[in-house]
Amino acid sequence: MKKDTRQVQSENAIIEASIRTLLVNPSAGMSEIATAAGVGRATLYRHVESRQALIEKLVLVCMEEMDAATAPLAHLTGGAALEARIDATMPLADRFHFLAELWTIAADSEAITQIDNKLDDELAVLVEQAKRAGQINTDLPTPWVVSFYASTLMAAWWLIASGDVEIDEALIYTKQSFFSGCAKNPGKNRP
Amino acid sequence: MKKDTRQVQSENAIIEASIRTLLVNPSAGMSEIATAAGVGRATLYRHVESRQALIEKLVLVCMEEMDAATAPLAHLTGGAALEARIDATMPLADRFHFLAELWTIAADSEAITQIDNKLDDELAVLVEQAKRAGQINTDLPTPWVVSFYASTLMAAWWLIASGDVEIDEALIYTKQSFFSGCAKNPGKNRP
DNA sequence: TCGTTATGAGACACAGGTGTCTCATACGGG
DNA sequence: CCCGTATGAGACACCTGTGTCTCATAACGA
Repeated sequence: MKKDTRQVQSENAIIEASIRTLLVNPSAGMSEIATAAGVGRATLYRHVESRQALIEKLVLVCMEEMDAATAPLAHLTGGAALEARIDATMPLADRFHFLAELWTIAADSEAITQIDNKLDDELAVLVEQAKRAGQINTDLPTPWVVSFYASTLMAAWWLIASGDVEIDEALIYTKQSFFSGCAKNPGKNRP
Repeated sequence: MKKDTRQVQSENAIIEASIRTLLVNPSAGMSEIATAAGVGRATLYRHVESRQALIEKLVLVCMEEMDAATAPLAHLTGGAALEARIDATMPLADRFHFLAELWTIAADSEAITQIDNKLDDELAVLVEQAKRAGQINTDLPTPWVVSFYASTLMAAWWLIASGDVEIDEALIYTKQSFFSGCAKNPGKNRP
């Protein structure tokens, strides 16, 4: 006895439509999402417990795609790993940049904060490797560098989302600004 | 006939309590804000037309304080002006970083987008001055630099708000990361 | 084909927030 | 001191969105 086709079909439609809809309007309600998914509101609630749960699910999907994108990079370390991560995660901007605005909703979840902390920790490890390799200024505390990394990526995501810049360009600027921004040349070119 | 003391008192209390309350809980309702201001909910509505209007007002207050803080810097240009702006605006993180989350609400307002664009334009002018002065890499498009400036400042605001770092420290990291991040040494220290 | 089962449509109750209104009260200005 | 007026408390209607439930229908699997 196989799983009913209709179930998986609805489920996929819901996920994709949620992303598509919330991308345009992050405060869209369940009705709007259900409609976008071509599904009755009741069915939406059959597949997901609540709006909160839906958003948490989307965050998890995002993180899974992140993981999938960065998994092949496990053999890299330090700055090379950071650069490869930028390459790998930038294309996800199109799908998931809206989650930044919904973060406060998902942040209540235990599971999500755990994964989030894990990602931060991984990043911190890479940063410290890069410091030891002389690629990142050791004067800058690791938490700052991690924050700086995330915010620079965010800046790029926003510019891409607003259509001001293409992904390829954004990649160049992001890498240059990030790596120069925490390189070992403090004070150079300072006004 | 002077303006009634009670009016201005309520008004001030409302503004301050709004900031204080929304800082902790950006989705706080009008009841919570009124209570925090030590004021009846009806009085709150007498002073402000709606929640929307209240938030717009807070954005305006924030921008006024920004203006006040940066006004003495009008004589500076290019990189020096940018650096001074960082110094001047960083202390406002404590009061206004919550506005980042409420931005979508205020963005509907005509007046606010106008002021916002004006600020962006001013920034763009400074960036281009800095480019001509050789302080900023001309390979980086000005919109990117402006974005990068804002996001780096945001990163600092967040770290400060989360208590992980003091303002003085954040200033150092911000300036270093920003100016190195768009300095004229592309590729240096790149992994 | 036939039973099972996911679905769609819609009604429903409910919670929470918003904005309006009234009226008695207390405070400030002249 | 007295008038005017800002205020507090609370009732009120309203809206929006949420989550539940039912029932007929249509699609699926065996």
